[in-house]
Amino acid sequence: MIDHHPDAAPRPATRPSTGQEAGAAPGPVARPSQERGRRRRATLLEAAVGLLQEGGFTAVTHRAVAQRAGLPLAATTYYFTSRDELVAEAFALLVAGELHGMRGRLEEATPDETPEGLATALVVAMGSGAGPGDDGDRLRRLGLWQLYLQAGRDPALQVIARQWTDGCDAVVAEALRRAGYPPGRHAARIIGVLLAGLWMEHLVEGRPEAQSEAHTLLAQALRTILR
Amino acid sequence: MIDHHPDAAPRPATRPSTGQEAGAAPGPVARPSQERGRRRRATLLEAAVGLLQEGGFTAVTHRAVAQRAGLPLAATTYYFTSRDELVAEAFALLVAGELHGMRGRLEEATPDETPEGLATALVVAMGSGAGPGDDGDRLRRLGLWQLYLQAGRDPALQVIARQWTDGCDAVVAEALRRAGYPPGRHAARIIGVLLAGLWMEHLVEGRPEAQSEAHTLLAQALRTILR
DNA sequence: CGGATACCGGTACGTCCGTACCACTTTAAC
DNA sequence: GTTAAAGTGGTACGGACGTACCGGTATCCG
Repeated sequence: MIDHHPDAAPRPATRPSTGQEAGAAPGPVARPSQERGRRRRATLLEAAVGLLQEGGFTAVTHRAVAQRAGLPLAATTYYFTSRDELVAEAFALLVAGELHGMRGRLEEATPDETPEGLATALVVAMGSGAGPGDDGDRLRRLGLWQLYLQAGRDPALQVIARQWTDGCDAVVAEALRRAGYPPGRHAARIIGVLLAGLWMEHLVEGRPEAQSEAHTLLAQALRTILR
Repeated sequence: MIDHHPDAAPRPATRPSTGQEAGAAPGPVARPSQERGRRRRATLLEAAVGLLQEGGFTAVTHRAVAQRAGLPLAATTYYFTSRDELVAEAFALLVAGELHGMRGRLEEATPDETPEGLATALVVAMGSGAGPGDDGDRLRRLGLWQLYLQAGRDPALQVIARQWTDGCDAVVAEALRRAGYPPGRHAARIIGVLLAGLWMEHLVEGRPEAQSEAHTLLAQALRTILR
């Protein structure tokens, strides 16, 4: 949050005030009553998610969102009280979508019980399913993690960040259970942190051997941690 | 990098050009020849590091750096060709300092050979030594990780990000060696990723039990992974 | 079918940004 | 000491930002 308009905008009274007194401003609308309004709001949110992925946190500006959604600038201030609210909702949407994708990829991976098989499934769930050469996808996923870190400075985002971590852990625990591993108290957590760390490192550093290294390390951890 | 001035600024020729032709502009100076210039440059860099820690990546602006350093705005453009260069150098400095601090804390921790002892030493090395209630310190360390993620979008920062990862792994490997653990091929890497992941999660989510959980998980991993 | 209300969108303000400019002062070389 | 180079700093420009304003239009309820 770059604070233009630091605090308590002075309301410079640009116009001579042609009237309009004694009415509370209608203000932005979080839940539009009409169908079209709801669709417009969703379109804006979708555009914000896309910008978040492509350009990161700072790319989500009112103007960019409006342009991407094919809507006028004022629509963004009509449906969202502030940029922060827009970003927070986009973050929540992104987290939900990513968790859903992970869960889906893990369920269709049908892992066997060997550490190698489960490690493969986890690496696949981590990736998007796109080929290893897809650099655009690597960049797109950075947005999620950038916002995750931003959550460290913004309590409104922090609650979503915790949902992200908890969701990832749950997905990993479920995968371990389905693969027939005993429900160890710490095992799922260790594997989850390991998976997230390796994933993020891959997204940031882009080393070509990252995927295979992740597979090796996960398999090793599964082999030893789970007796 | 919010791209104001997207590319190839049109040079609007604001003044009627009073002369000044046929001379390559003196331009910014990366390595000042005079002592005072060197100190001023270092002061600016120091200010940039501080801003990076306190406000994150977007807080490092020419004006903020200059003000914090007690220098005029033009000093920042004199010693650094662009904001990106300023940020990159500050990132490198931050990484070097953090690695140095980690190494120092680990060396004086004199870990015993038990997994619990080493886990304690690692958690201490991760933290700054400040008490658990020091929230300002938590925020300050976020800057490093935010920049680390930004490196995923900027090749100039990416090389520094790799140095950060490699440095952390080396520190962990050294700690394992000093504690008498056998130099396993993957062990240090697993512990390093685990440590970094838990650390980052703690910084972002701020859960009160994060430190003790990190200790538990690290000890468990050390106990099982290393036979 | 008429009025209230939700929605729309063009436009504007003030702020902050990166960076350039250029007259001025200090330093160092001869 | 003179002079070229290095350093200094006040100021300016163009652009992008968040957000407010407000006349106009569509939709819904009665």
